[in-house]
Amino acid sequence: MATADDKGARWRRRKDARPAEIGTAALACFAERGFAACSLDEIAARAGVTKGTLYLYFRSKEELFKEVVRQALLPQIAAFEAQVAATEPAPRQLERLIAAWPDFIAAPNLAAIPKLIVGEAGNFPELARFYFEEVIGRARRLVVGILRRGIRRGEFRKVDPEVTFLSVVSPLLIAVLWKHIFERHDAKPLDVEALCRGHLALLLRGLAPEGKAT
Amino acid sequence: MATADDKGARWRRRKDARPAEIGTAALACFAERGFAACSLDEIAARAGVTKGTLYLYFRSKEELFKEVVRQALLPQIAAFEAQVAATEPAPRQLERLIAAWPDFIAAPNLAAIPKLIVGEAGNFPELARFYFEEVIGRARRLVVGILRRGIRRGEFRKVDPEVTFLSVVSPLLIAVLWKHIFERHDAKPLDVEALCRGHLALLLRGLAPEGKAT
Amino acid sequence: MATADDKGARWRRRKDARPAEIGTAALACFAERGFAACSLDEIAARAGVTKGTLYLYFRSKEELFKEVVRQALLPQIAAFEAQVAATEPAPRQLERLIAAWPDFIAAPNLAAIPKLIVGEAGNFPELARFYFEEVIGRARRLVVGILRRGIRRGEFRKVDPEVTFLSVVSPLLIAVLWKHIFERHDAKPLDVEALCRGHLALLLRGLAPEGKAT
Amino acid sequence: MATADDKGARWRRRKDARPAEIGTAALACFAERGFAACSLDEIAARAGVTKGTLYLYFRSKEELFKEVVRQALLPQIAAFEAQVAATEPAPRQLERLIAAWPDFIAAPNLAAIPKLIVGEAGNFPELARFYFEEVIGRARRLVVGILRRGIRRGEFRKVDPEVTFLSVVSPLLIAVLWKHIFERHDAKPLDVEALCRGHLALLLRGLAPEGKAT
DNA sequence: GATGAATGAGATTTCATTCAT
DNA sequence: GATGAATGAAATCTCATTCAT
Repeated sequence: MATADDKGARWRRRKDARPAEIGTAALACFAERGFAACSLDEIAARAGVTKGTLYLYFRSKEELFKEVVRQALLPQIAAFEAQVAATEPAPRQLERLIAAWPDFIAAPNLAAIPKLIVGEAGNFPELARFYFEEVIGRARRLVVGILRRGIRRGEFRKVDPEVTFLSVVSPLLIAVLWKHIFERHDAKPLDVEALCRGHLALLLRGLAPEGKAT
Repeated sequence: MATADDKGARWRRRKDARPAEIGTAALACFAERGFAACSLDEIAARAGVTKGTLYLYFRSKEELFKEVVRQALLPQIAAFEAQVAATEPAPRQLERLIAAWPDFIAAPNLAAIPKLIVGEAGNFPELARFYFEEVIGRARRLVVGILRRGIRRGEFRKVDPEVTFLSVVSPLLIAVLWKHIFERHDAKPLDVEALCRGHLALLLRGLAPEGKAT
Repeated sequence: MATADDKGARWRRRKDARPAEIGTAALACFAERGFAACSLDEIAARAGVTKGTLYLYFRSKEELFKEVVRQALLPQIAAFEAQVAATEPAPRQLERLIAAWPDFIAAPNLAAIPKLIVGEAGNFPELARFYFEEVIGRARRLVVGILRRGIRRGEFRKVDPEVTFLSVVSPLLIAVLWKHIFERHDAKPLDVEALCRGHLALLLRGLAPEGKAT
Repeated sequence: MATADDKGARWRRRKDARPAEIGTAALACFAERGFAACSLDEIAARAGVTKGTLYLYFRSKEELFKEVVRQALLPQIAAFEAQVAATEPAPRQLERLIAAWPDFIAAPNLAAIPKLIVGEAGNFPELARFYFEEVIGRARRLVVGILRRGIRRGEFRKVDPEVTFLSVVSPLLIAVLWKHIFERHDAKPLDVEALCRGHLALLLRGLAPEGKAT
């Protein structure tokens, strides 16, 4: 009886926090070692529960993985979209976008997600699709919109917005991957602020209309 | 009959061809599903041998993985460096570099390697180190060299070459990843040629010295 | 129906009994066929569990082997030492020691351990060391002590106790090995009681001081 | 052609020596690590041939094992029997027997065979039977014969010869095992000569007829 | 006579998943 | 709600054995 009561008390205290705790632990685990190399034992231990408990909240390891990635990314997407106000000049909008990047990179587990997606896309086509539509697609619409507006208003010269999109976001993505994969092997850490400033300067000059140097 | 034939076929000697056959099969497998998710049974079946045979040529799955990645990349690095002649103007050199990219992307298994590296770097730090030093490092020296020369000669404006390096290569890398991960989910295939042209144009404008529009 | 029943049976909780069940099964298996020739499948089947379950209780086959041997021997050593009371005459002590042997030989799995040790000592030097120190060493101290005391008191003639130790215990050990290895090939079973009596008589006469026939 | 000739020459030179070379290598291997732990690759390498060659001379690993053990022991048995001349007094015969032991123990691979037999008897009942009949049986007949003769002639007191046999040979066998298994763990090496002398003295006193101290 | 590439069965070990408690 | 003992399929790796050359 006493035992049962003890257990009951502990359960009640943690009941609502459990999914979040598990999610956090799982994201950290997945981020460090990838989907396959990370065992449920490990996640459970890190979350302070037992393996069986995971199945109270997630149907399978795959579901856990997808849920965790989704829930980590969804707020980011919104924040990313909110960053841009339609009335500003297009160059200013690009600047805002790129200026927000260092904060994203600094978020400990978030920045590991692109690495995860790249690594597991082959085995989780649905996750790749989700990421493509919910993250990349929305980012692309945003950037393409900015570029179109800029071109229409004469702030940018005429470029193919769909293609230019990749030029805009690539260094940002590569910076995330670099931080997580190669930085430890390099002589000095990547200066994300400098990279963003340099990238922005390059972009704005590159996009500037004919005869109008920045 | 069939059995007898099979037994006979079992003994066809392939000593010289085997390592390459296995390597090709393994690279394809690894590229599709990653290191962990790809079983030796699968690789062996694809190479037309049995599991045990793999161990005649490679000491372990890890060794196989490393060997395969290394041998696929080393020739590429040399080709990449040979692409650039020191006497040409720097903008022309950048152009050569970027123009060579579509061929690299078209090579079926090569283009999967960056994805592999990203996905498995966490579990194979040594492979990440190898890739960083032998591939990225050499690429960086090459590009940084071009940028420095261009700046010295007044062909480029003054930028930080180390930081600009990432701006130069990021879209190329992202293009590779895109091809292998997201293209299938997109409405239309990525036009690598257009991307390269657009990226080059952007770069050259962005790097052009003050008051010198391209 | 049968299937459903099986599934039900699968879940009988045996937490406390398991290690002992597995240990018993493993010792029997190892005793019969040696460490290498005895597969985990076999041990698991004999213990009524599946292979995976073994790893809930033992980290590896080697650990299982060592644990099982240790736990089978440690109580025996104590019993062996308790057999001898220091105040008795030395010949009487030898008699006690040898008289206790038939019981040890009759213990089904215990008596197989010396065979195991001999067979696997080459591949498990640490086990050999453990056996040497914890079993043989203690036995030697005991017997040497008895011999020294007997010599000091004039109950035995002057012999080298370290060398005589082997004369005392050898027939006992050989009897164990014989029982497990050769008895089945012999015309009649080994009469351990007679052996012990004969050995004791021989010993006591052989050790008797000059001019004092027994 | 040149290649064929080279090969031919080498074959001819070694043709007759092969089985012995393989046997020696195999015995050494088996003696060191036991039957199961010793791979054919290892034996082949040690014999300077390839694995396939082993099968030209032995039908299987088991056959190789049995052959090697048999051929190592057969000459020993004869030598052992030749040691004893029927006309000598029984105590003198025992002395001869025991005095021959140190040489046997010093023979590098021979002395490992009892350990092998003990270790593998469970998996090779036939080998155990062979050893029992061809080695132990003959040894027993010999020793029992000596004891009977000694008793009949009044040189020994009345003992059960079958039982006493074990008392006679046990320390010798234990000495062999000790040398190979435990000596390395002991503070000082086993003095086989002293052991044999002590054992003989003990035996002769123990067997001496009533009232006749040695 | 000798080789050694190839096999394939079998070994140990891991781990996602289940379910009685 | 939570546990954790148990499962069993699958993974990597080894190795005795075969046989075309």
